[in-house]
Parts: sequence; structure tokens; C-alpha cells
Amino acid sequence: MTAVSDEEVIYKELQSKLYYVRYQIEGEENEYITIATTRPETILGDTAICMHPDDERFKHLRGKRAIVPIVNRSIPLIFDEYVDREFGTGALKITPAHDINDYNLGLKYKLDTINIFNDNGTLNENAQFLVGVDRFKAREEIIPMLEKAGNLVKIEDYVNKVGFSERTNEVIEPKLSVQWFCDMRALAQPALAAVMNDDIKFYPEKFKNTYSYWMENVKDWCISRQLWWGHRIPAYYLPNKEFVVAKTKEEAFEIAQKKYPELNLTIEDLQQDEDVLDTWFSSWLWPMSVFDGLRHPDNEEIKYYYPTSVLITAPDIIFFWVARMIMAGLEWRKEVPFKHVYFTGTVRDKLRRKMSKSLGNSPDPIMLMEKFGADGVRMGMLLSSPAGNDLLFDESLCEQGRNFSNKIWNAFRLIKGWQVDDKIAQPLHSQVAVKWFQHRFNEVLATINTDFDKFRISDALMGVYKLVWDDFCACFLEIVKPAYQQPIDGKTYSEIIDIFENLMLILHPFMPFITEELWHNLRERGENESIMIAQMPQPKAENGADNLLARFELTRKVVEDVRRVRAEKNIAQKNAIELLVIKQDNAEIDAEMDSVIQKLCNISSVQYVKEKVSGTCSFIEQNTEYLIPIAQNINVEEELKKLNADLEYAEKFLQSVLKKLANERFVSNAPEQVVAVERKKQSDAEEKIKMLKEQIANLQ
RNA sequence: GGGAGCUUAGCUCAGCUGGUUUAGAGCAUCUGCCUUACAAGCAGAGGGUCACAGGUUCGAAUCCUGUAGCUCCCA
Repeated sequence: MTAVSDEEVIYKELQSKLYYVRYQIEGEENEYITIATTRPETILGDTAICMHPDDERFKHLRGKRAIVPIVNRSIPLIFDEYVDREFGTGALKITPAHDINDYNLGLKYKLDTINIFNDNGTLNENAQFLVGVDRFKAREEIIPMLEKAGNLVKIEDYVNKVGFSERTNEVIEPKLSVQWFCDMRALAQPALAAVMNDDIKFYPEKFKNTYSYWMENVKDWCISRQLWWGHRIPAYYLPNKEFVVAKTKEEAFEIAQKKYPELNLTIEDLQQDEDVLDTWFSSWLWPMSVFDGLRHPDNEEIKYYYPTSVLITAPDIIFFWVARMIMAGLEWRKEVPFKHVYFTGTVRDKLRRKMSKSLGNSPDPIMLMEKFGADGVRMGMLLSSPAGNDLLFDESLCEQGRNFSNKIWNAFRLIKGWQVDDKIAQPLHSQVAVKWFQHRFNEVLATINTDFDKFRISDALMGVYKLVWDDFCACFLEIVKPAYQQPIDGKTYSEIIDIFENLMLILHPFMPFITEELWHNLRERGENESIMIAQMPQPKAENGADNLLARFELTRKVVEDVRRVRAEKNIAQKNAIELLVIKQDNAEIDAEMDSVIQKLCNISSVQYVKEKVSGTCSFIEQNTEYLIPIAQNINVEEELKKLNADLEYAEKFLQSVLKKLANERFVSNAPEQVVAVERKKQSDAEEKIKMLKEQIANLQ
């Protein structure tokens, strides 16, 4: 016998029989009332018969009683709208001890409750007959008894739904039992408020809905569990059917003695409840009990650690655990147990199925680590787990992590392989690159910190990933890299080491092993030093950072354009080319960025010209035209095709902007700033169209 | 049955209180490269009527209503 949740019952359709049984009306020789039942053995526990109050067929029976067959017990006839008049005979037998609906009617009409079952499913003495016979056997054996007594009217075939246990697949037999409940209403209210007013913040926020729904409809908590392990419920029953709740049996005995002196109790008279407490009933104390904060509420540890900053858990235990910890904390410490709750997703396979042993779809972590490295596996998982979303596991994620580890390792090898020469002056491009990267680092670090504040872990990792791969490896190192077998200047080198060290620091939470290893290899470290306890870099606001970053952005676009021309014209990187820039007299020249472009694109010289030069390929960036002289003949047709495509795009764009600006209501209603942006778009597009048209004219 | 959430590129997801070009990222795809850190790589490119149908608005992926599909939770 055990308590099960309604959710643990599976209903299945079963071919069974419907038995029609007649009960004699008390005091009437030849008058009967017939009921229909699928469980005739429960007749022995009947304590009423119920009919619909509007049912004409039974009107004359009001106020009368019936006799239960076999046991000859007199029971009342009651009338309630619960009864379905169409079912069976319209009269329903009531067994409050063994049916939930009957139980509720029993409460409503104050009916007797006769429990006829033992815990092992056999009939007990209360049944009076068939005592010790199994419930299913009893169902068969009671039929001839009813027949003999003249109470069986007929038997029909019938399909009904029967509840089975989800765990054991046994037919559920409802039985009244004593269970202890915890009254939740008073506890729930402050706990609900704490989350709704953001004293405790949920990440992601959507789980507040789930939480509030549960808390607003909170039911009493059944804390009895029919198990042999756990804390036994501290309730002690007395011979007079009363009970006492106390910490120990001795205390309970004292209380009982005072309360019932007339019983002359001995301690042996007290019977402790055999059930144990629901495991969550101890878990909800966890934030306090781990620091012994219930028994010693003023100890140093609990004072330091309570409340804690973040609880990380899964959303499916919001009710079982999170909500209850909050309630317990507010109840016994008058303070919430944590400030933030971060809900993780569930790891699933690519088909969105939960990992399970029977499906065999969970990967072997040891094997994964051997294949991709612990950092690689970790990085792969973190990269794809935004808060509260399920994580669809795929090995390719770990592969990405491994590739990243490899990239970092190679970058380190490159740097460590350089000869350093302190006598060489720092080249301009390196000077610019270092300055730029420091600004860029600060910029990314600031967004990463914001991501952490918002618990956007995978976004933070992606930020570091791109900073290391795209900015540091693909761009920065390519600029500062000395020519083949040439030494690097000392200033740049030491600045690179600083930068690399900072990168390891911000990457360390995601990839602890490789960062620790490289951190130790970057410089001489003391015996007790570790990246784990090193200080995280903090973003610094520096003057001119925005300006430099913007100029560098443009530079990168120009570099891309040059590379595109190289790719299209099949000009290998090792062959140096020239770059011409059309500039008017008053336009400023950015020598710093030119040095970067020269280095990245292998440009022999950047020259400024007033107008278009023939025998060149061209591109436009920020309304400046760039030209690349090429040796081979220009494929006029191809160039025109491209230019016309660009022109078409620009014109369409201009049209969409003009359409917007032509709308009087837009101009008058939209904020000034928005209109100004549109005007800027217009002039930029017009300028670009002009240039493209000139280029086309020049080619024709 | 009740409740909540989701639907944006082939896949996994960003896109905060409507207005930064004609919607972004990573992976995958395609093309060209064994370039002297890295082919586990480099350079470049393509790819989306933002589930559907209405509505509000000068303006909608974003707000509202409905429809469809999916997912999770129910002590």
C-alpha cells in the first residue's frame, strides 16, 4: 500500500462486467432499488445509495433507507446532483472508503466510512464476509452469494476505464489512509511576492509565470511517504485515537500525559507514524541546513552565506524545490535564500529526445573528452546553452570547441616562436594594431560583463570566441607578425604578451585547462600562482577609443575589398600591388590606417590621386573610391555587370528612403532624429549613385 | 482537461521598451588556396515574404486578435 499522485495513474480501457444488484427498501416487503456496479465486492463497504434529486423514478423514496445485501446493514438514501441519471439504473451505491467521488459525497452527507480492504488487497474483518480473500477473487465469489440471496438482477458486458499504477502496472484500489499535510497558503503568499517584485530574479524571466500560477493555486502539501528510509514523521498516536506531535518520543509522552492524565499512559502506548517525510520536506531547508542555520541561526557561516547570490537549477523543479526553499527561507529566516535563480536547459539529443539509458542516446563523456579535450567539450556545451533553453547535443559542438583550443594553442606557438630584438623600433602598423586591440578588448570585455550580469553565458562565450579568433588571430596577429624569419621588436612583443594574458583570463571560466597551461607558459610564475585566483581584467574607458575603433572598422572593410579584388583577379597574396585612393585637396589622410592596410594586403604603396586612373579595378567605401592597378586587361563586361548590380541596389534603396520621406505624416510624426537618419541615408545613397554612374561612364 | 511558452537562414539561436541602411551571429554549404602558427586552417561568396490571416500605427520580426503546428509543466 502506498500513496500515489493522480499523475501516476494511467487509465486503460478494460472489458469488464456491469452487475445490477437490488437493495431492499427498509420496512417494505417487496420494494427494491437497483444499482449498477463494476466492483460488486465493495458492496460490503456501502454506506449509502445516491440518486439525482430531480429523478421522478425515485421521488417516493425520499427519507427512506435501504438494506445492504449479504451484510444486512441499513443505509440512508441520499439525493445529489452528482449522479448521472442516464448511467445504469440512475441509482448509485456509495463506498466512501474506496472511491474518491464517493468519499467527497461521504464528507458532504456525513456518511459512515467502512474500510473493507487490508493493505495487501485482501478483504478485512469490516467486510464481515470473504475475509482474507483477494479483491479480484472476492469479486467472483460474491456473485453466487448475491444470486443466492436473490439480489442479483442481471450482468451486462461493459467497457470501462480502470486506473493502473504507472510504476507497477497494478490496478489501483482507492483506500482511505492517514496522510500528513503541510498547510501552504500562509507560506505561499510572501514567497509569491518575493519573486513577483524581483527580490528574487528569475532567468529567464518567463518562469515567473509558471511560478505565479503555481503559487496562486497552491494546494496543501502531502508530506507522508510510505517508505522505509527518510525522516520518520514525528506524530505519535495514543490509544484513544488522538495524536501528539513532538521532536522526540519522550517529549511526545510528556505532552500526552499532561493532555490526557486520565489515560494513565506509559511511553509504550505511543505509536509513532510509520511513514517518513517527503524528501523535499528536508530539501526545502537546504539553504539553511547546509550551514546548520536552523539549529544555530547566528553562526558565522550562515550569516556569511545566507542569502547566497545565485541558485542554478532546472525549471522542472520550480515547485518542488525552488518555491519551497523560498517559502522555508522566508518562514524561518525572514529572508529570501538567494537573489537570482538561473534555470538551465535539459540536454537532449539532436532529435530533441531526453538523454536516457533505454534509448542509449547519451554520449560517453570520457570518450568525448578523449576525442575533443575537456575544454573542447565544455566549450561546445556552453556555446549552445542559452538560459532556459534545451541544449541539443551534437558532437559537432565539441568539435568546434576542439578547433578553438587548437587555434589558441597555435597562436601561442606563433608568438613564442619569434625572435625578439629590443633594438628594432616599433613599426607604425604594430603601434596602431596594439592600440586598436586594447580598445577592442575593452569594448568586448564590457559587453561580456553585461552578458554575465544578464546570465547570458553563451553570448559571453561567443563574444570571447570572436574576439580571440576574428580580432586577435585573424586580424591583430597578422598585422604585428614580423616577416618570415625576421625578429619582432621588443615593445610590440611585450604588449602582445600582455594582451594574450588578458585573453586567457577572460577565457578561463569557459576553458580552464588550456588557459591555465598557457598562462603559466607566458611568463615566469611563482609556485603558488594560478590563473584561477588571478584578477579578472576590468574594462577601461579611454579617450579616442570610439574614433580609433571606427577608423579601424573602415580599414577592415577596405582590406576585405582588396582581398576580394585579389580573389577575383587571381592575384596571389605574395605579389605586392598598389592601392590608389581618390581624395580631394581638403580630405585628410590617415597614415596610421594606411600602414595597416599595407601590411594586411601586401600593398607596396598607398597613393592619393585626384581622379580615376585607367587600367584599374575600383571599389567604394564610405564614399571614397579606391583603385587597384592591374596588369591584365580589365574585363569591361564583367565590371559593368557588377557596377550595374551595385547601382540597382543603391537606387532601389534610395527609392525606399525617398518614399518614406515623401510621406508627410512620417515627416511630421516621427521623431526628428529618425527623420534626420533617413535624410542622411538619402544623401549617402545619392552620393554613391553618382560615383557608380561615373565609374560606369568611364568604362564605356 | 488546465496552464505556460515557442514558431526568424539548412541547423542552433540573438534581435531589450515599435524607427542604424533592404533583418544578425555561430555552425553547416559553395568557390579558390598545402601562404613559412594553425587544412582542426586561410581568403571570399551565397542563403530568410521573420508560421499563417487580419488589425493598430506615418512606420511592425517587434504591439493586439484569431488560426495552425510544436514543446514543457500540473504538487
